[in-house]
Amino acid sequence: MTNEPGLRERKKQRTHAAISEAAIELFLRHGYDQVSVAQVAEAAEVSRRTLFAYFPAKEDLVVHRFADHEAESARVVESRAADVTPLEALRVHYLDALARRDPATGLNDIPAIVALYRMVFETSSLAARMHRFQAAAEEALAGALRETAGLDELSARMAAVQIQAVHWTLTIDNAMRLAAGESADERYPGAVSDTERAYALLANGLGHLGAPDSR
Amino acid sequence: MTNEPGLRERKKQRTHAAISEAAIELFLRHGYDQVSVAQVAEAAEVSRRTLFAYFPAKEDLVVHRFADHEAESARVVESRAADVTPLEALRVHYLDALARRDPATGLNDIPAIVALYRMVFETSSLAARMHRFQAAAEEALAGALRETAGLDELSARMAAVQIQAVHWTLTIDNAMRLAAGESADERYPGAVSDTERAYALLANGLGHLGAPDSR
DNA sequence: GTGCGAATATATACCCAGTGCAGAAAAAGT
DNA sequence: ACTTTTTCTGCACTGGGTATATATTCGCAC
Repeated sequence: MTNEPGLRERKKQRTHAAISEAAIELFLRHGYDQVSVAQVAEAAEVSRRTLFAYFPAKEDLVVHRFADHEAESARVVESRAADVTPLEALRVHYLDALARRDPATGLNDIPAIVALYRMVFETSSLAARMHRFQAAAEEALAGALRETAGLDELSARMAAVQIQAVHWTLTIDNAMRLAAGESADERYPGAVSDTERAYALLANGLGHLGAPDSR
Repeated sequence: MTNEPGLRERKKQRTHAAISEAAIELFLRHGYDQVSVAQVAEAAEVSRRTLFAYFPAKEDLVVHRFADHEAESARVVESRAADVTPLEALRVHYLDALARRDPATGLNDIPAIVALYRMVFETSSLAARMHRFQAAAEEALAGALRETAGLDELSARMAAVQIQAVHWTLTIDNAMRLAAGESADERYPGAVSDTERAYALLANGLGHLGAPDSR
């Protein structure tokens, strides 16, 4: 049951970690575009070819650290209590993540994390890769809405893309502010109220916005 | 007044067009990834270096054809009548574009256009590039909402990302169906009703979705 | 522990996208 | 016709990513 990993497996994990750490260290120090994969491979003491066996592309050296959150929204919707709407469950979960300073909200000011986020947003190829994660998250969330909230295909997809777009925008906004020097604690109240306002818009719609003044 | 373009200018335009056409022709015939820029340059009878003077990257050979629509939503919002909400103006405009079989809605079944859309969606680097246009469109729309609808920064951004996400999803859905063989006329009624339902969701919000059965 | 098969690592040599540079070609102005 | 300025081209180079063939290393049996 202990299921001993075996030397081969352990070595693979160590190599994976060594490459990833060498990459992040070099990227944060010199900039993503200024560091070649050859340099990363050398720092990690592996061949260039081996590096590509572990990470299919240079971008993955960075974005693999974000990969686990793909299905998070879907999980929240699926595991919500019976008397809670999907949107309400997501709102509570996001607020809780803010309170926990979950990096996935952008509201974590550990320097290494701030620098990582800044790098991702400033490097267009990395940002593009993040968008592909977004697409996966959208699909998972749409599936969860279809199956646990009884939504038809179209409504589920539309709801999912709106929710993901809003989450992403909130998260970027937090990360940008921290990158500009604000501390997580300073930003926290604003992040909460922005989240509440954004969810209110999601819940109540945009229909009333920009209506002609009724004076 | 006639402002004669001059030989130089005319030649540039012809070269630009020749490169673009050669590229599209080869890409559609053999696939985007199967054709190198060297082959495109050869077909257009220009040097590789000249090709890159006209198109900064290989992807631009394709996506420059979509570049004009970046600010369309923003324009619609800005030029709406005084008694019309932004969302209503956008809805009317999108429905009109559907009726006109505007390629920007995905609802145009001219074979070359269908094939082009299919290629863009199937080629991840092209799809990524399209997402960057989306980002530009979002920013423009957010600006228009701020300035002509009196929205605060946060509401404008949230509304813009939601609207763009919905537009994009509707458009992709149409294009995918046409790529699968449906004709534009067959798809039209469904496209209209999907658009109406999507805009209803945008206008009225997602708050009521997935609420526990009230029986 | 010896030896064998499978997995993994490496070196080498490619392809392709994109850039810098120096000089040829060609259009524009005189 | 001559000069200036812009554009085009060839060449060489960087860097990401891949194919192939060979060398290492681990796991496992005996």
